[in-house]
Amino acid sequence: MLNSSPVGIKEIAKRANVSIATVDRVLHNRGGVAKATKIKIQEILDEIDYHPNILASRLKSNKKYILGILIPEVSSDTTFWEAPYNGIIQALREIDNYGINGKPYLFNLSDKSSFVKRSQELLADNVDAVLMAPSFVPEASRFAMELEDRQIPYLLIDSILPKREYISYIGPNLRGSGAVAAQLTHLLLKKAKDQVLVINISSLKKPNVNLKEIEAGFHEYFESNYPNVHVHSLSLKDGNLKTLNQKLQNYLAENPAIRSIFVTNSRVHYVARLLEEQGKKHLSLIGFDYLEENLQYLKGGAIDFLICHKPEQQGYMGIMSLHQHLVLSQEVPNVQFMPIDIVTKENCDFYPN
Amino acid sequence: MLNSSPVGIKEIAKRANVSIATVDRVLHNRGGVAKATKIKIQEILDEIDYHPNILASRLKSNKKYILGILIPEVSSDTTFWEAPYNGIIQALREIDNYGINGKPYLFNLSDKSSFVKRSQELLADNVDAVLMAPSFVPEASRFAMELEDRQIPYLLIDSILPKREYISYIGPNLRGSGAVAAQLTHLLLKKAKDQVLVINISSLKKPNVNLKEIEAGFHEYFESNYPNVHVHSLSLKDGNLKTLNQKLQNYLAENPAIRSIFVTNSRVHYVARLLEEQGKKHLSLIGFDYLEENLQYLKGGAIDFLICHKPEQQGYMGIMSLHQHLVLSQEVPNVQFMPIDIVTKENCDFYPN
DNA sequence: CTGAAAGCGCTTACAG
DNA sequence: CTGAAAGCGCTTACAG
Repeated sequence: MLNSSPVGIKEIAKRANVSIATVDRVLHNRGGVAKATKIKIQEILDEIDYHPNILASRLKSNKKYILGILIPEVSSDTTFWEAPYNGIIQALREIDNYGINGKPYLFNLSDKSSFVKRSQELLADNVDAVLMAPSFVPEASRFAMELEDRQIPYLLIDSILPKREYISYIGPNLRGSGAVAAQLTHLLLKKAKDQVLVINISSLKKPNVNLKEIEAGFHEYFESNYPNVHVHSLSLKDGNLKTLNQKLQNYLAENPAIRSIFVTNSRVHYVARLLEEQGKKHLSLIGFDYLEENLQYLKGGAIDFLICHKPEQQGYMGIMSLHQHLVLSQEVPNVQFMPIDIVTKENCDFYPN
Repeated sequence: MLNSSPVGIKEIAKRANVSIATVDRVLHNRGGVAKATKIKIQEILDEIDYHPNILASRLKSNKKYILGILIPEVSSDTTFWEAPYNGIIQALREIDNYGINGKPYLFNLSDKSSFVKRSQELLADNVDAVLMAPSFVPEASRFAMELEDRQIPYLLIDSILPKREYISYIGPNLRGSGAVAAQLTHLLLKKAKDQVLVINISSLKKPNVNLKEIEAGFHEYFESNYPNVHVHSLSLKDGNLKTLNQKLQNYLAENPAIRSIFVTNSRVHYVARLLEEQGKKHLSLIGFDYLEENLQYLKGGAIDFLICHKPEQQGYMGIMSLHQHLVLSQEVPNVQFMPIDIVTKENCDFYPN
């Protein structure tokens, strides 16, 4: 069961009647080897299914790699990015001995210009690869093109950039997440005439592409499975909680048939708070992300389901995938979708943060 | 951000005015070092927060470890154990270069004596640690005691052994899983008078402790949250599918108020098939495990929810935890609960097998 | 109680 | 086009 190939470069050299340096040349396609010699060595390599000892390889070539980490800082706005950050730290710790170092460039999620600034700083430094959360699509696209020009490999987490050549995308399938949200929302309806409300809460002028994608998945589900259910849509500005509350309250008062609410991001706790304060226990509520603010309402019963995408694992896998690409030169899948986890009051204690 | 400590054993030796051999002695508490020398070296180690280079350490000391893997073989009965096995293989591949080899001892889940036989074989070989699925509790307990006597560290996956001194348990919290099943079952009820049926399907004479634990969690949930819901229990023998079908059919005919069915293990596809054949679409169904047989009914709509516990990850973490304990001498948590995953038609495609 | 030296399996100049 | 040799950071006999 998986014996490490017991023969090394030395034995191969002996069998091929060459020196270990020549074997090494063939192994890494460094050229400067006579055709016949190369073929002979390659035959032996294939025959014994040679795998280099990574420990020895990394130990000797103590090439250092620096990974630029371009992600949002944890803000009072949202603690979401704490989890990916922790995953990143853990991964870096595990591969510490492989000569890999992370360098963080944290930007402010409500300030586009900080993203641009941090990405400029990153470019100025000499990083070997980049892990980025492309939160601002046009800016991130421009930055990605710059990285491509400079042949610096990069990887996306949490959300995607169309038409760019990243090593890998690690994050949710947003359309699928919307569909899962819809399935759960529908499950919570009681009567045939119950209606559904989708709420977008954002501080940006126009809702982010990602939120649109989620909403599209949500509507698609209802249209193809339950076309008779009336689905409302409401956009609310983040920032002034009072205004938000007032608008929502009015909307609900005008539409008493609404029975299930779906909030398309982690701001679901705003709505949960309102429902709890107003004693609207008959309304069911679904939203995103395993945040302390949300958990409290999940446990209290105001939120029925949270949909999560393993934020910590996203960070962890991001680093590990870069390691795989850079150091181990192994294939990394171009898309690595996270599971769409359903978290409830009963299973939340076992959800890996 | 996590710089590998740039100073090694050589620099420490220089600073302490000793040889590297002496530093090594202090590092590994090998003794034979003058007190004053030891203290001085220790101070330096603490000051620079020294972490040994694992690559170099493992490369030199090419001590080999053999891990005995005592788990069920994949049978026509259930393909469940394919996933943990795959996780085990993957983990072994990743740590191959650390000198760790796995040796499988696969037993037959419907034959107690094969467990005993395999465990004897394992003891005869000289393994350094054991990963086991303690499927037969008394037999596994006896084996565990033998391992404890011989000071061979072992780890449990999938289910637990009371009162034994394993390094770690990796698997589900069964009571919690039962509660999640109950929450979902309740969600699927439509009317106040709807009733619930719990089904145990097993080939053993008396249901396994683990199944009991799940059922206890299930009942607990209803008792403390919805004491008025009538919950039936039914035990069915695996083996003859016709008899099983007949019994279930009779039971359902006699109890027409039953609306939701919960099967306490992966045999839920037996029930799904029956319901589908009989066109009993009004009955909702919940069971365990991401198996091909079950997925087909989940996608078809006969099964509403599958509860899963990351079988592949259980195997993967099992090996990695032994590696951590044996090779890296790091602490391993005594209990590592798996998440209680809720899998539906909409999110099953994103569930990591 | 302590140190000098060999060597794990590779990579990397350097010499020819 | 090829090889001899040094060395990555450790561990392990062995000698004193």
